[in-house]
Amino acid sequence: MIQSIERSSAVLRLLAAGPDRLRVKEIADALGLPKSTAHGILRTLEHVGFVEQDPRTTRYRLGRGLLDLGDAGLDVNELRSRALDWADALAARTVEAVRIGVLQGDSVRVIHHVFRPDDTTQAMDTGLVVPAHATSLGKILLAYDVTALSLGGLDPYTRKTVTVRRELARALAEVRAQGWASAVEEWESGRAGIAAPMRTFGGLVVGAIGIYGPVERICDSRLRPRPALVEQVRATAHAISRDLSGPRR
Amino acid sequence: MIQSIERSSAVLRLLAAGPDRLRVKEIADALGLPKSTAHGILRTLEHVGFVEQDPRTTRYRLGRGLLDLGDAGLDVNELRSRALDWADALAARTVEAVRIGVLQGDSVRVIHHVFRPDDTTQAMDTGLVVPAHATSLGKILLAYDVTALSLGGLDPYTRKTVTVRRELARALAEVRAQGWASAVEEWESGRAGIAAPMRTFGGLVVGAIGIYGPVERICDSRLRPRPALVEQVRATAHAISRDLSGPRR
DNA sequence: GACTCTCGTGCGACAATGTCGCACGTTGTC
DNA sequence: GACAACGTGCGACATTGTCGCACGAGAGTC
Repeated sequence: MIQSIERSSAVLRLLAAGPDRLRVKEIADALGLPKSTAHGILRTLEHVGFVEQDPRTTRYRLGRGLLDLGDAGLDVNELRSRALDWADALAARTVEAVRIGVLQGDSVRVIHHVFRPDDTTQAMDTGLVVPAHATSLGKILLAYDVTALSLGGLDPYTRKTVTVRRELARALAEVRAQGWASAVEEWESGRAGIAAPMRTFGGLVVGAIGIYGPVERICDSRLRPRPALVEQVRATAHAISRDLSGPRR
Repeated sequence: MIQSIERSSAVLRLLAAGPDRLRVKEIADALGLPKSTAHGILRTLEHVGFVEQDPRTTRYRLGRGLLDLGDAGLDVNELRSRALDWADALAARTVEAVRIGVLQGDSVRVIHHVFRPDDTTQAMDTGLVVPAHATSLGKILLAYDVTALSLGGLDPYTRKTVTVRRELARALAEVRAQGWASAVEEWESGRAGIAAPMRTFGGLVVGAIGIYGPVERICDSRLRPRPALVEQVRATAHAISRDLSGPRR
């Protein structure tokens, strides 16, 4: 049994039982814990949105996160604004177009899009909905989402599109193993993408970020994603994840 | 930030987001955790009632404990049945009457009572409601309950009853520090009690158990609770706490 | 119906992590 | 205005949680 989780549940029960907000000292005394330990638990619980601290009275009460456990506490807009600067930087470094997507039903909704720096003739992709099983963004989101793979028919878009469910499952397992995904000419011929997951507290995946462009620039001569680009995408995703797991508000 | 708590929140969110029950593997993969780690977290969460595992499908879903955070997941009857055997043993070893109480409003409700082994002329105390500030059971419950000390007037019952709120607060702090409480002729003259807290997961106090009897047997010549008896009560309370934190159902 | 594969579970060793004690700065109280 | 009590942060230690591996069982498949 994990001690800190047991203690957390006790704290939550205490807050639920108590009529009004509680002080750190009260909680610590009630549970027989040092102030410091109780404080650490409370900080974490606040961090994940299960409790909230009234900044004026410094007292703690139950947080909204308990009520709406559904989302990770951050909506699409917040995710977008958080990832915005990072996406720009990624586009600048890789000189490729950057997309950020979240899962919406069985498909991927592109919630942010950065043009490739030196290319002016591009369409605005924000708001676009793309298939999940044929894009790198989608593979990431499917790989880490448990509701996934309940999707309907795997429509083919090119000759390289994965349409066999078993094959897709194996691909997703590989994505999980290596921590990033690619899709080479599986959605549009001549185009390829590399993507990585953006995570919140505890590793929960809330979105995907990736680059997208002509095969000849994304991949090497053997049509394998260039390691340098993969590393850029991964590093950016990691940075955003750290940001998302960081201070709220 | 405490890692395991963050992960727990991610697990809970995952379960809340997913439409149906989830497998260990799915959760582990979604969060990028080893199966074993995810399993440990799930075991603990099940332990505290935040998730439940369908014994047939072995899948996990959100538990009732999240909904009714109010009580510790165990009602008075369960607490009673859990502590029953221990109470008998305590009575046998100390040769004193044993009482188990829970907080009910500002008072203590005695939910279980064991007669003193060699005494036949005793009244049945189960169901009795006694004042909190003048009994050892009550002091324990007040010391560890955060809603406490909001109680009304501190009625005096004997000359030794603590009626000054400040004095009571200091007494409760001492109770917390030493982990047990006593009340010597504060409720009924000639009678004294020694009590200790019964705890669940994380240290949450759910009740008090103690012995009660004539001063001359409970205390030494200086009216101090006999250390041997204190140790017996504490040991029993600890044993019950271990039991309560053990396997559910 | 037997096989194979995948999953849930348990154990042990390691090291990372959470815990604890102490001290600071501030707030609320007498 | 002075005191006390609280919330907060830091660091060292040791406990605790994590990870890898292996067993056994169940379901799906041929």
